[in-house]
Amino acid sequence: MAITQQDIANKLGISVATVSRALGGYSDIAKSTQEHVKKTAQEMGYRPNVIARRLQKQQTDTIGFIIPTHGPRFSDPYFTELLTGIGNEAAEQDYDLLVSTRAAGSGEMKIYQRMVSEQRVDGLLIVRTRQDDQRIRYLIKENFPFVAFGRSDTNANYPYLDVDSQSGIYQITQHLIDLGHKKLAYISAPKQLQFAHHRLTGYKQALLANNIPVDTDLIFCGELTESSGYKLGLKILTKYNDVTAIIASNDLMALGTMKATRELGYEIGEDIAITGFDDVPLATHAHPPLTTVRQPIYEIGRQICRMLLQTVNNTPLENDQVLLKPELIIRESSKLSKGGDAYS
Amino acid sequence: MAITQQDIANKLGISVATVSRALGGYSDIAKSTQEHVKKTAQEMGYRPNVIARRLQKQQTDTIGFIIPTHGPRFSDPYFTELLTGIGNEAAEQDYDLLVSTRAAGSGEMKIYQRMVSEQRVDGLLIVRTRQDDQRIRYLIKENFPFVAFGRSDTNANYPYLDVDSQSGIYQITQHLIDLGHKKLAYISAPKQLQFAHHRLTGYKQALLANNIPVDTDLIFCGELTESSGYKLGLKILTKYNDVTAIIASNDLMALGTMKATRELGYEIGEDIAITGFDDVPLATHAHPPLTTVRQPIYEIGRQICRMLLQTVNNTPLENDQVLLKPELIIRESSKLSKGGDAYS
DNA sequence: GTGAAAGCGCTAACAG
DNA sequence: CTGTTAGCGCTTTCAC
Repeated sequence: MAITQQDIANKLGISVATVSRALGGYSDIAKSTQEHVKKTAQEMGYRPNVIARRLQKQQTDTIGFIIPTHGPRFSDPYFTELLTGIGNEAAEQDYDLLVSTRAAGSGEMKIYQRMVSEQRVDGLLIVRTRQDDQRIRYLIKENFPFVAFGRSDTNANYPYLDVDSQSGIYQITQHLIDLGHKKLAYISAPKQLQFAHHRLTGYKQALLANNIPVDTDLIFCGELTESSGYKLGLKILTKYNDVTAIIASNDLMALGTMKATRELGYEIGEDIAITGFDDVPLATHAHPPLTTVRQPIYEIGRQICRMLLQTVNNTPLENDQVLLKPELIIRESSKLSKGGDAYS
Repeated sequence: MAITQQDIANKLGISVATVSRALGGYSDIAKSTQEHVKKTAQEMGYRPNVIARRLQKQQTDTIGFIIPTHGPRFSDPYFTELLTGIGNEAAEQDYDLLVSTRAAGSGEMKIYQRMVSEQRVDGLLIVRTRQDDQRIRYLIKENFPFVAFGRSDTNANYPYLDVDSQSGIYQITQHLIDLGHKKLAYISAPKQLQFAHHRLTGYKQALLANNIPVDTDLIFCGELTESSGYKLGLKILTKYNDVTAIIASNDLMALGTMKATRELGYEIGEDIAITGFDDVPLATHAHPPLTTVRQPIYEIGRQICRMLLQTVNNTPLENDQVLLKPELIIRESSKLSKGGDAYS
């Protein structure tokens, strides 16, 4: 069995209380005892039992992160990077990270309730916020610490960090218009996601600002996966042969759209411009390299984790609603429109 | 504060022990009391405190998974899918999943020690096994339950599941040779990884079986990332212009190599064949679609998790060293060699 | 400075 | 069938 404080106390002929104090680095203890205890603990190979400590302290030093997956072949590189950011920050602050993978919808709330009411974690991280987000409503009702990556239409104040997607898509749309594109199709994210609306708004605003009427027939809704982008790409290009640009709401869909575009015999960047959002590493290595909007995913992971740990530790956040400006990354998947008259 | 069993006991004028038994579904309890207690618990909104239970039972009902990342921009779609498999299986069996993200090497063993000796988890999942794997040596020494995804040269018996990479690469190499390729370059995984050796062996064996001498100049070592594949692709094709096929040890590197190949003006599948390993969803959507070896990643995640949970619960494994046969997936990135004489 | 004692919330012997 | 008691390993008053 593992060595306990009791074992050390017995060996040294002192009380557990003293051992605890010595190890805990309290001030009201003789320097000599402290050193003695520490040395013996070390020699005996003592390691604290975190469960016991948690029960006593009534806190878990653990945060939870529930990943909303979409099916078994869920493999968004975006999430690995986000997870790495969260995990590294948590580790640095000596927190454990509990991860759940759950298909959004299917019994998702059960997991949240379990985390909260069975006191498995001290705080939660929420991602892929939805327009009406019952997770957020629930956590607010329970007064449970959390930080969200993303806003929501929930009528309440809560700490979040978000990327200004609207600005991102506005920039990318403007960029395409500047290149001479006039018929720009748009592939949205599922409409229940909050960012789907911000991005769509960015698209519409850019069109209007350039006196291009918004044609709702050119707005499609995807699932954020490659195959979804692929299917919609085929649909768009076979149905509307005057479309010269397709704006996808994330890189994965853009990659799928590229495949469709090529299969139909179009030259990407020449005949049809395609853009994404996120700037996952694969965007650079795609053929052609993908014009996209960069989100500093790893840093976002670190920051939302940092915000949550501050919240959990009752340190007030200097800024609890952060909006980051994303950066437009222009690559070869968007070039001058063939039929374009940008310089005419 | 949260409702405890004590609260229920007080309200009902019975003892906590009875409450515990009623809730725990023990047999030696009156049906009537049981129902009464359950109903009251429900009404009062009682939820068990898992920490207290863990301390008493001396088990955490939690398993650990330490992801060996390589830097901040770690974004291998492979891992998301694996994690989803592990997470879903753990959830179904009512286990929590503790995830750590740690750069391999940098203080990695500290995390393992922490998990084990501070009793944070009941068992561990190890991935990306290494030829000489100190994690495995450590866990065996500590007699701590674990299951590895991958073999290792460690002289010891331990439960693992692995994919027969050697066979996979053999098949893919043979396939390329059948297409007429004679100069096949190979991009290996980092040599400390155990599978790097199996795969390399598969490559060499296939060459020898076809009387093609192994040219060590054509064997390169990558980092399993797109950019690593890209750099090596450039190097290989500029230095050896008689190479007609490049076999990469994973899909990400193959994708990077594709980019390099195209930049140098070669037609993939026509001038140069390129192959990967894993069959991540992006392999299908690459241009051209990537010939690769499929690993059932999600299912592997589920299965290693299942094996671990059995181990943790002292249920003997019927088969504790599983080797899966991977499947060759032929797509357009490998075609008849231009200079080939397959049918001559 | 140190020890004794209580208690975090739960489960598990052992009586009765 | 149910209550009493003890205890998981630790932290934290409160005395001395």
